[in-house]
Amino acid sequence: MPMTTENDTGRVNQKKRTRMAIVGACRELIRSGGTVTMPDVARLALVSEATAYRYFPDLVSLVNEAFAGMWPSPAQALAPVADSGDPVKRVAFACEFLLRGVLASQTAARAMIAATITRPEQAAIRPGIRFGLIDEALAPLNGTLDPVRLTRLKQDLAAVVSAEAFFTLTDLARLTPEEAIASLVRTATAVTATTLGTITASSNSL
Amino acid sequence: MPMTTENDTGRVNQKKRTRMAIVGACRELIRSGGTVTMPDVARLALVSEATAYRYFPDLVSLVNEAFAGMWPSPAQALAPVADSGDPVKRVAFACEFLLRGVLASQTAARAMIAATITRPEQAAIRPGIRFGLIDEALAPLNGTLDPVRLTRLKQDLAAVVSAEAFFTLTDLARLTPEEAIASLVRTATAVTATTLGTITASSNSL
DNA sequence: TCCTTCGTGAGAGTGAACTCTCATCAATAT
DNA sequence: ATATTGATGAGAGTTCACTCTCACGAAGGA
Repeated sequence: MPMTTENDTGRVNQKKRTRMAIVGACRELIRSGGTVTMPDVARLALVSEATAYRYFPDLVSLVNEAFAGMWPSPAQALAPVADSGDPVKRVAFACEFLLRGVLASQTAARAMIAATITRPEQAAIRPGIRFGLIDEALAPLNGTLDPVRLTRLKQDLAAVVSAEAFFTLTDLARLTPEEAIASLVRTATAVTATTLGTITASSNSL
Repeated sequence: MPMTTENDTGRVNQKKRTRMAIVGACRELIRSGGTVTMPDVARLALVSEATAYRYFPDLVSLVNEAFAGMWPSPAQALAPVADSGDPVKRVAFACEFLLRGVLASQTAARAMIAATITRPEQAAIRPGIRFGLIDEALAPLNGTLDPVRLTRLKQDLAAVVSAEAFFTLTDLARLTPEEAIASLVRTATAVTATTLGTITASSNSL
């Protein structure tokens, strides 16, 4: 057997350099906003396509890892609402934060969703950005809210604080990115508030 | 120029037969639950792949048309709640109805989403099943609710009463199909109730 | 009946995602 | 210093979504 990425033996530094070159090239392509294909990444990383596939089983894993390193930690991301204990407000902020990030790397995000949707098995590998943000946003509820309910709320929010939902709104419902963000923030707010039993008469706020 | 599908001239019946054969084969594959590829559809329809592409510009258009004919009209679908004037109840029903349909044709639905998500331009062509159901479910609000708000509610629901959201929950949040349906029905309910100003203390019901 | 029209099939070609094999050549252990 | 190990590259092969060209052959009009 040729090589194993997890293996610490052998040419460790060389492997690290190669891996970084590949991920770096991928990030560059993501940032450029263009299409991210394995041949392109390999070319840009000055590596053969075969080698790229030796480090990452498929494009999804690569884009996934590349994406992961481009996001701040949930805590950093939610710093602006760090002093707020209001879950509703925090969730709204987290939702908007995620969606703006998705908007910035649309093409790559789309490619990743497209690839994982036909391979549900691998989808689990996708970045925990969404879940990290949701967890962080709902942190004030730990110990306060019934754990079962908290888990349920997190699951419910996973479908709303989501790139997929964003694209659904822009592509199918033909909303502008801003409208789509507003819509999902509204929904995330409604879901959270409803679960918490907050009386939200209407959604005029947005 | 060889042929134009819209053209009524020439071998009309032949064209109809060919088209029906293609769509029929596609439906058969969709029902079978297997992968739907153009080569497969063509083979099953006893037609060359080239011909299939003469009738449909791409796989998405084909699957789209095949899907469309497999669903009942929104009115028929919502017949069980036809006598209910409660939008919340109707929306919940519509949501569950759509998701069960998606669940039944998972593979094809996934293929379609994957294909359209990388081609936002063509996504608009996708079946109005979702929007038809939402419209029908909210019909009781026509004239009652402020039109602007009604439109906004419909948009908000588009991201929830959605195959994309369903797959997000099953694939990423690792929910079972039943849990995913329950989650989205809950969310759709919360969104509708919040917009209507209904006081929903909590979501114990599900 | 001949002849034009045009739906259709066959097949080549492109690009992307992978998979596999084989040869190369540098790093490392001895 | 040499032998071995192992990362890498080159390249062929497969499948699928398309695209394009060319030739066949049956339908329909004259």
